[in-house]
Amino acid sequence: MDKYEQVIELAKRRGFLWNSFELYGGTAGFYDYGPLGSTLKRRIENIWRQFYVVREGFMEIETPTIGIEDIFVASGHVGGFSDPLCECEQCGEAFRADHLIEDYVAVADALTNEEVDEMISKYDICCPECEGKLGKAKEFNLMFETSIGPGNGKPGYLRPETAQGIFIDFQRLARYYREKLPFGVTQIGKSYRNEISPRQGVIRLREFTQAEAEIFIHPQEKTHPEITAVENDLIILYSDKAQERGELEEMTIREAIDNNIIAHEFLAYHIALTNRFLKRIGISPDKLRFRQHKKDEMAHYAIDCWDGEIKTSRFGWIETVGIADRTDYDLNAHTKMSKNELAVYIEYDEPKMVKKFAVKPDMGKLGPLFRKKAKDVAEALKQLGPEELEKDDDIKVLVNGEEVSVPKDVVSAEEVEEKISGETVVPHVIEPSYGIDRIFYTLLEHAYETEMAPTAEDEKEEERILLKFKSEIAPIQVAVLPLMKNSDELVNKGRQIVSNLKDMGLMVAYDDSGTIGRRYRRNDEIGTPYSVTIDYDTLEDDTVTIRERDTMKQVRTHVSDLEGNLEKLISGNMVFEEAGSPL
RNA sequence: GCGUUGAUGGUCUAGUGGCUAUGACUGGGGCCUUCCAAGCCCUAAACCCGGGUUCGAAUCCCGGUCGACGCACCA
Repeated sequence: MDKYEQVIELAKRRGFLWNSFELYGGTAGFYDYGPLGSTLKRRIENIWRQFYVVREGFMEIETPTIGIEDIFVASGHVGGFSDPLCECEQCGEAFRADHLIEDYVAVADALTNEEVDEMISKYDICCPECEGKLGKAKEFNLMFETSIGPGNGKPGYLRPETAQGIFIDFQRLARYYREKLPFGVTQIGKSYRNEISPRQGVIRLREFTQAEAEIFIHPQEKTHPEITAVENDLIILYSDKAQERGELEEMTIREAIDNNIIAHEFLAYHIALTNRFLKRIGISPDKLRFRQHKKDEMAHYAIDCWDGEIKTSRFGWIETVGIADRTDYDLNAHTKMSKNELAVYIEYDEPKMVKKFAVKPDMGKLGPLFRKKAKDVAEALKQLGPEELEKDDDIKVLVNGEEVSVPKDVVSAEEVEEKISGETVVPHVIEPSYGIDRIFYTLLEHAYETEMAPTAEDEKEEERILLKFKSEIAPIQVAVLPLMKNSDELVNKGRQIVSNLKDMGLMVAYDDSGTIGRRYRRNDEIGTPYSVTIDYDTLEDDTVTIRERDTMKQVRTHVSDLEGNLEKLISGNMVFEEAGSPL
């Protein structure tokens, strides 16, 4: 068994991950998070909230997982998120239809399927594999389609990313943040893509969890006020240029900015933040890198994009976080589609006085003269400069393609000084987008370890499986284990300690079944960082032992100190040796 | 979607036309047991689904589902 299989086997056996719909045979691309899995996932999400919502102040919102058609027409997902496929009728191979004809037409991906079919018969294009006849082009859209309401309700789609829900709330959100840039908004939730071929367990799913932040910044101000806090962080980069050389580079955030490796400071700050987050939850630093999208793989609207990639044993480096500068693409797209201006008005520090030539048509005279056309004529006149007005003849303007002659006396003009106190700005969007399920898997894999451990018998060792979770994310934080099950005093004491620890909000497991060694191993396997054992000394002097998962070492501590010590241990504010006297 | 390949208790696995389907680990109950999967007793639990061939199918054939790998795909 390779590591992937070992990890998945453990995850299945212990209740982290299960194939969905197993009872009915299962369906590819869907996974259930079991009891320990949901808990672990929630802990990852909560630390993410700690970073982005609490620390950065990007408030979280929740929008529907179903969206109406207009949203995805505007975002480009209806048109662009699908690929026309042609299947060979002879060998059955499927090809991208637009790729087949791109040698013959300039804009292959802009054609309808019917036009693609015409092209294929016109140029007599055959299957590149076997020269067989190609079938008709079929659209394969990666969005799940549904209809809203009864009958032929209006079309809807399951969202392919959480981001659009934030963009379309832009006006409300800008108002909430009192029209000031920058501001950020987050959302954690499910997204859906009808993948052609979901593979690799939880790496490519049809329903998956995203944690996304959309940060709206001034397009001319891409510095970051807190950059000094992270500029000395070391990161492993795999830039466009480094990829050509094929080697990773380690440098500080400051160096990456100064050498123009990362497009700008704001993006660099967020790469640093992602780096910190992934390390905080327990991703091995040596299996983490940031890879820059090459020019040709970047979405056409993005300026710069970096993927946080994590190394796995079977799949190599996998993309788990994308950090992109999406520019004003999405806001513009929704502005165009909805005919609502998605922008903010930014006041200048000092109002600017601007000299301007102003044409003032006399509407009292224009009206009777041109009647219905008067308004259009006035608009046309306003566009004119001084030289056109200073001619001796009547003024000639084009109105709706028709030349109109306007007497000079209906127009006056003057040089005015105008006060401009601000401007309308369409913000640029910086987007860190996390694939939580992928992070979940890599975390399991990086935490998974086996080692030889002593047994009760002398000289004999056995393999021990453990998940070395950071105590902050371990699903079960403390196990309480009475040494003997057949002693009512030990059991009662154990139950009382459990109750106290639960009151602290800890996730506690109580286990009195089997030998103590077996119970330790059970908890090692699910990554419980600490075990509290009640023994006969406890009944004498009210002390218990705390066992540390990774070292199997124990300390003895007084019950009155137990809660405080465990809290400090779990939050990382106490080293184990200080939690009691060594055994 | 195509090709290759596989699918047996919770997990791993034996069985390749023939009695109530093998074993280990795990789980549950008990005995014993004073700190790292000990021992003993009891117990629960499986042939992916649907057709076909056959007196008889977990086993052979066909189709489907799911998994792995390769191709394609991955805004």
